Amino acid sequence: MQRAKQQLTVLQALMAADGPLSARELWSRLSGTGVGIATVYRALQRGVEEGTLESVEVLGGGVRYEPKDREHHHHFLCSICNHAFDLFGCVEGLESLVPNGFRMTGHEVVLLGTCDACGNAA
Amino acid sequence: MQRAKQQLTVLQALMAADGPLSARELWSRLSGTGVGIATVYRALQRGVEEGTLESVEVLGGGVRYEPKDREHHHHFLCSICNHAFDLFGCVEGLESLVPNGFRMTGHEVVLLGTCDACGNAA
DNA sequence: CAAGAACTGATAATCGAGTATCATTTCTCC
DNA sequence: GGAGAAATGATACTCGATTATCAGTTCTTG
Repeated sequence: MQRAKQQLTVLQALMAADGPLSARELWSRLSGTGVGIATVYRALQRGVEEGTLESVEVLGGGVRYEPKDREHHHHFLCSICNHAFDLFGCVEGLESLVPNGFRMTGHEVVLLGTCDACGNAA
Repeated sequence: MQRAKQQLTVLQALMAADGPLSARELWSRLSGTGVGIATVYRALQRGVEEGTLESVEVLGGGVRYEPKDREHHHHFLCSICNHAFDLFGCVEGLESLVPNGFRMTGHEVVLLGTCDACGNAA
């Protein structure tokens, strides 16, 4: 296999995903390419340093990574395959939840349930 | 100090909190009582088994625990003190985010920012 | 008070995520 | 092609969270 281009392989796999991926998830999608787990971590770390990637925390899966140029969005976590899917749109009424004296600078929304594939397979 | 009632001490501290606590956070609130970290974990584990406690995942703090009898609510995570506060109320428009074929069974909302105390101290 | 069960705190052991290291391999630029 | 820099994969290592272990303590029931 060719080497020295593995980081590119890693990033392309992440760009092609339909949601944020953890280092392990990403690595498992690269089985067969010979890419080592260390290279996956290196590519992710560099991507974050260079500002092209962003680390996000969904639930139950630790830190995941996604391209930073995506619009504001949230995620759907499938309880069966444990994959996080990108969603589009946002919600209303967040401000009314903030207690007096608190200052909100951001928010995260995660929907839980079963994805299309897992729901049909069940 | 009296013993054999330490688990009760642990649970009372958790009930009195204004948000979910991790095992460490809970333990640190018990400094001075002589309760060991192992007893904290035991109390939490038992509470979950017995159905009085629930483990929740907020962000950036691993697993936290809270009484299970609380109303549906969400959390505010202070980026300075890293404490999670209970919120009251919920949001609108979640259903519209769900992709076709997906089934939503639950949701999590986390607001990020600074709490009253930290915002004033800054 | 006695005996056995349950509880406790300290700490060793385990586990997984992420990082550091190192010998090789590949690339770049001449 | 050659030299040095950068990248790579395997793996050892680190670090923190959680669990297991164990000797000593406390409780319960009579």
